[in-house]
Amino acid sequence: MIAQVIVDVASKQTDRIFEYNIPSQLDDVAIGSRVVVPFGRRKVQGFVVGLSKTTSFQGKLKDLLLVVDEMPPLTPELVKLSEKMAQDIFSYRITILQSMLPQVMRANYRKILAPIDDEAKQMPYFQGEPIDLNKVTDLKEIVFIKKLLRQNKAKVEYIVENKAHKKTEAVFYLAKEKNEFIEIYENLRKSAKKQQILLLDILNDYNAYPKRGKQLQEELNISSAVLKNAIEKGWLLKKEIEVYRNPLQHLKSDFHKKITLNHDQQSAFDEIKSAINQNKSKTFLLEGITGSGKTEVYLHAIQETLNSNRTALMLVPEISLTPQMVRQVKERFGSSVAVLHSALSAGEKYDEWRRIRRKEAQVVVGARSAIFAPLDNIGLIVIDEEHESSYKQEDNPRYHARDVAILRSKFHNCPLVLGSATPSLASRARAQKGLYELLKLNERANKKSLPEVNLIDLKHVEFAGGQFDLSVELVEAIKAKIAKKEQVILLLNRRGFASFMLCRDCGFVLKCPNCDISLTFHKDTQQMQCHYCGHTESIPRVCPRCNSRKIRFLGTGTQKVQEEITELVPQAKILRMDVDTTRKKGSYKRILDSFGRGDANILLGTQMIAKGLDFPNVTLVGVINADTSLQIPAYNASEKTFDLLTQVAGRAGRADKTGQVLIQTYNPEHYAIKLSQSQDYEAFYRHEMQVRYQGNYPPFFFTTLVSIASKNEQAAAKEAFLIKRKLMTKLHQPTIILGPTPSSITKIKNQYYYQILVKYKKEPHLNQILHEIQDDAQLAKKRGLNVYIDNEPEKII
DNA sequence: AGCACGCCGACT
DNA sequence: GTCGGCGTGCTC
Repeated sequence: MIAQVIVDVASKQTDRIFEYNIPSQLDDVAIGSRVVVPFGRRKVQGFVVGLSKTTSFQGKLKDLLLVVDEMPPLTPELVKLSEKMAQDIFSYRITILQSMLPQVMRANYRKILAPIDDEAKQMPYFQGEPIDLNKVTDLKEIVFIKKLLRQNKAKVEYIVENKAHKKTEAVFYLAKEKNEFIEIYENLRKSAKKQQILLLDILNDYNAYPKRGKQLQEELNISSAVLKNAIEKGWLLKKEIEVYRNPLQHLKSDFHKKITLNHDQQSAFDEIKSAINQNKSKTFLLEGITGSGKTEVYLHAIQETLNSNRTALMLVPEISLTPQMVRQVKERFGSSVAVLHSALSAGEKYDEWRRIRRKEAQVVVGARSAIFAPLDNIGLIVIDEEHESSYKQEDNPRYHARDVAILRSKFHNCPLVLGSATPSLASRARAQKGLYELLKLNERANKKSLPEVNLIDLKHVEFAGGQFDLSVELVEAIKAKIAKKEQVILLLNRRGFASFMLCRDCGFVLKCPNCDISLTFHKDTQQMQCHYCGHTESIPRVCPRCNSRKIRFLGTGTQKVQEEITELVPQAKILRMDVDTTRKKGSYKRILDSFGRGDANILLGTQMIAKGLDFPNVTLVGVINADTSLQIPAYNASEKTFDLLTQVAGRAGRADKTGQVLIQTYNPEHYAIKLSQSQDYEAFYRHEMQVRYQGNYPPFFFTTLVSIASKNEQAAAKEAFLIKRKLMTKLHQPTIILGPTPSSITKIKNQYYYQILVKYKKEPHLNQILHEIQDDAQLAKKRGLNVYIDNEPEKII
């Protein structure tokens, strides 16, 4: 038999099948197996993607060297999925395959120098660790090694190392009968206290053995030496058994805690249920305001799936994958749940993954990459907060979990449920066209009433303190809540990283005349520039609308606001949460726990505080600056602003008290802000669709972004124009090609970026042209040029 | 991607 | 003559 292998060499020329002979002793090779193969002079890891009896290869096939795992890590479905994905995202097949598996399954390659004959083995040079040839830098040593190689005293060996280590634990078995132990115990020296303790445990708890070494040491308070001694005396036998590093396995399931669904939830669930039971590949869009109980619908649907003996996959944004959220699912489904997220160590991830692969887990909850969970027989896929941009991977392979979910749902003939309070325009539009089935939850499942949202117009307001960040109204509200011992969440919207020009008198924001997108301030060139079409103009000295001189370039930090509040409300205890304070592992949880305990009155943070947190004592949510995310130079700025404000507003209030939300803005009349006040998603959707239609933006157009990066700005620009020319000659109306324009962050890691955005409705040849551009890029790479192609980008820098 | 082969200029 | 620079081409 012949194995078709994708080798672990990510390059254009090796992005195809290489065939290998399967030697008779490796009869367990299957599609999806991870193997080690000879490749040229080297050995590399690879994945078997097909088996055949014949080959069209002219030369002599080499043999597979090794099958790495006892069970193929990839299912045939995932192998097939990788092939489909490779067709429409611009990544190598091997890169896609690798990203389907836990990090630890990536191979480590080493090149070592090994002695050949006995004489060489005796040389002092070869005593100790083998010499890693990639680490030899000393010139004299290189000369010496070359001499050894020439004299045939040593050879270069290529080693493929497997990083994945299974954790084992010592378990102790009893090696003698009970009456023998009684005898031993009676004849024991009086001074051997610790041995007495051990023997007593053996006699009293005889049937509980074998016991784990760790458990014995802890419970009996004995050292490992005592156990070692017991083995030497022939009392115990030690065995290493494989264990999972599973931090939450002890949580018990509680099936009785069933919650009854309200009318809306029930009818949504009924629709999903019938699709589950009819094995229908169908996508639902579950649209429900905060507190409408989407999670409960998911959990019911998962239960239904398990009842019909199928498995379920649920994706949640990384940021909402909190311990509370995980507990909620674990309590419901117990040990059949596996969790995959970034807070786990590499080893823990590997263990959870293996539990899934071995069918020990039937429910998988995880962030983006969990979409590749090796589940068999999937009966339901759920994507919660489907509008979240984090479902799109920002580097290779640039896949969108939603697209992968659709492919998997088709393969398994199972429903896909996309849930959100504020669906992405693309998904909502598809539901409108009938491609997805729209399910709405209008009632609030918890008795919380909708919070009262008020806008504070910063153009006509008195500021507290010397800065222009906090209005008197907001500060007074904060003081009132603190006096009542209630808590406050303050959101600092920092999405708008690049600064834009704003008039403090009339709220005017300088925009591009062609694109209806705000211009970005470039300090280096002292110009205002549009990141879509490349339009530039000089920095205005007075406001173009009202001639005021009060022009500001926006950008406020959490630290600055914290200082201000401390000054204005000295009695406030503030917890700050942003990238700076959450960099360390576990600090995110620590801050939230602390706030939950009531250690502080105010939680001040960036977007990360807007998601799914539920603190019953929070009765005021303040948004310090609603505008910054509105003005970022992206076509979906309004959508992101509306999402953020709607989400954060949902954090306020509790069952017995109406929450209060105060949004500070310079643009109270802007529809994204005005409509977030009434939390009216549908109205926002209708308005935004018109804006997108007029601007030729998604979902009316598809988009693809081509980025060109180089250390040499001229070279990047030149290549970008060449690529644009190529696109222009082959694409036709109504396709729009924008750019090339330099990116807003002109230099990233010493590379200059230029971007071309292709907007199209139907371009059957585009995929092929882009693949050609990608092939050409292989050559350009030698000149220090990097070309990246991103289908449906979420972020345009 | 790596690694070898091959062809050219600069040296013990 | 040989060493090492990098351009070219191949890996089942």
